Amino acid sequence: MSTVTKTRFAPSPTGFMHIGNLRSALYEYLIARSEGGKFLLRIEDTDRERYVEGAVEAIYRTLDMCGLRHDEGPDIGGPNGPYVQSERLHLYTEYADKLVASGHAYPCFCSEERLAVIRENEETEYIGYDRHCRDLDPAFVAQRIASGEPYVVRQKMPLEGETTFTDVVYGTITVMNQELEDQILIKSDGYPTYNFANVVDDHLMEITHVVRGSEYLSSTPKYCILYDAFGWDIPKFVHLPLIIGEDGKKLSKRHGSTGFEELVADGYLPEAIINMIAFLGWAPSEETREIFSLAELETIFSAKGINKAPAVFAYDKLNWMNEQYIRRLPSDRWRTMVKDIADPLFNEQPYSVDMLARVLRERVTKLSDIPEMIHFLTERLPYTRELFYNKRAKLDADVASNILNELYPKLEAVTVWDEASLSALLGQVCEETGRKKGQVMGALRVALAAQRVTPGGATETAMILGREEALERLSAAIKFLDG
RNA sequence: GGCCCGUUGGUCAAGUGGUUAAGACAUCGCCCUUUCAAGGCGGAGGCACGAGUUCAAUUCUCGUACGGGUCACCA
Repeated sequence: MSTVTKTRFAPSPTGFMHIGNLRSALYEYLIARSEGGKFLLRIEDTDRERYVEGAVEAIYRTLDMCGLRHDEGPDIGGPNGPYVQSERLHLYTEYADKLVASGHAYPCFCSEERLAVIRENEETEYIGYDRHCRDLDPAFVAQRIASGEPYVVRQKMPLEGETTFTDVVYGTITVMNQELEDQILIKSDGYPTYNFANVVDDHLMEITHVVRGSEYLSSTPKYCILYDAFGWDIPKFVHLPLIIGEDGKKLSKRHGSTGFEELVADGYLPEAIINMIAFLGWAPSEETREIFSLAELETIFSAKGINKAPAVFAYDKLNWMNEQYIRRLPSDRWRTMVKDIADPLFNEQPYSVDMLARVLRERVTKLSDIPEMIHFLTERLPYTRELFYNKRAKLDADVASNILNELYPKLEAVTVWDEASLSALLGQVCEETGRKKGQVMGALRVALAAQRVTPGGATETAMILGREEALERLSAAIKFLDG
């Protein structure tokens, strides 16, 4: 076995990239990187019925967006290719033949109908399949195969004894061999099952750490028997606790977005998603910090810190993580994000992207919140007198009318419409009139926004809107209050 | 149901045979304040239960309960 740590991400192209899959990919990547090893990508497309067009592309896109670079894979090749299982069919039949020859597997001719019947009456002596074809006469078998009769290849499980293996996360696990079914290795269509292909490929590709979801824990003994039958070294197993929804059930559609690209479309940053799932079922023991970049995770990650219990995927925490990442984004990148979303909404209307980005930065949870938050800027909302009422600032429609009337000519006189002059002017007004800042600012802000709650205050809103629009809105507000 | 696995506040979690049992999210309060946020400070809230081992168990063992996984020609 190779001494260099090597892990693999082996998704099947059956749909979008689920958060659980991405978490597996992340841990596989981190285990490899943290030990200076290799990380490879393998496509497990042995189920032709569940194949989904475009799923492979989604896998590449996701890995790329998350920064999970692989060292070997279908797109970049490598020493152990091909990396797509449907291109390795001859290997599986070759290895299955060896198993049959050595007495570790056997052809089975049972029809699906017969299997269904067995499943119905639970009186069988064995677990699952009743081993009907396990000891057929070899000559008879050869004859039936020659005649073209369809068959599958099944693993011949030991009838007694027990199998023990050690998992990095779950420790030592032992099961009675009687509990193991003679599982199918090669399907009647000639394709291998996952149960067979994963063993052959992981060995051939020199995978040292088999990392996967804990749903595979119970079939791992069968894989161990397979490795033994071939005389292969058994790799280290790292089974990951499941990710579940807030109701304790397996994470699914009804819990919200569970696909990576779906979350991105919802306005979550890939970096935040990665950080979030890294901390689902794992935590560094030395530090209490929870914001880590992928590069930082690569150095601090250790399989030792992986928990055994299923973890709930909490959107609350994801939201917080996303806010943290938004705040840490380089200004120009954040500005571009805001601009891309705001431009089409403002359309021809001029506005200050810089001020908008600044104001939004501390207030946005996810990008998709933005349109609603800035709607009042692109649309003049109707005023109501109640809007101007604010108990704490001792403000109401009448007071607001006075303030705005005083303010209008002064604002109109402002030639340089920038933050410094605006706040200087407004501060001066407060001083001269003896009014509370909250009163003046509040009146102006509501006049500009026609909305009680806004991202940013009066001066910021005036800046975003620009001189012309701001003055027009102010004048409209006065007209409303006085009319 | 059989087999396997798990159980530290609502959630993610650190940790130990003797600790005031970290920290984060959420929640509540206060401060700050140009609304709302952000930020700062503080509060409430926990070792599932029962035995056993031990001078001492959250920590070790066994049961119970609860939860999850798995029992496919799917992965």
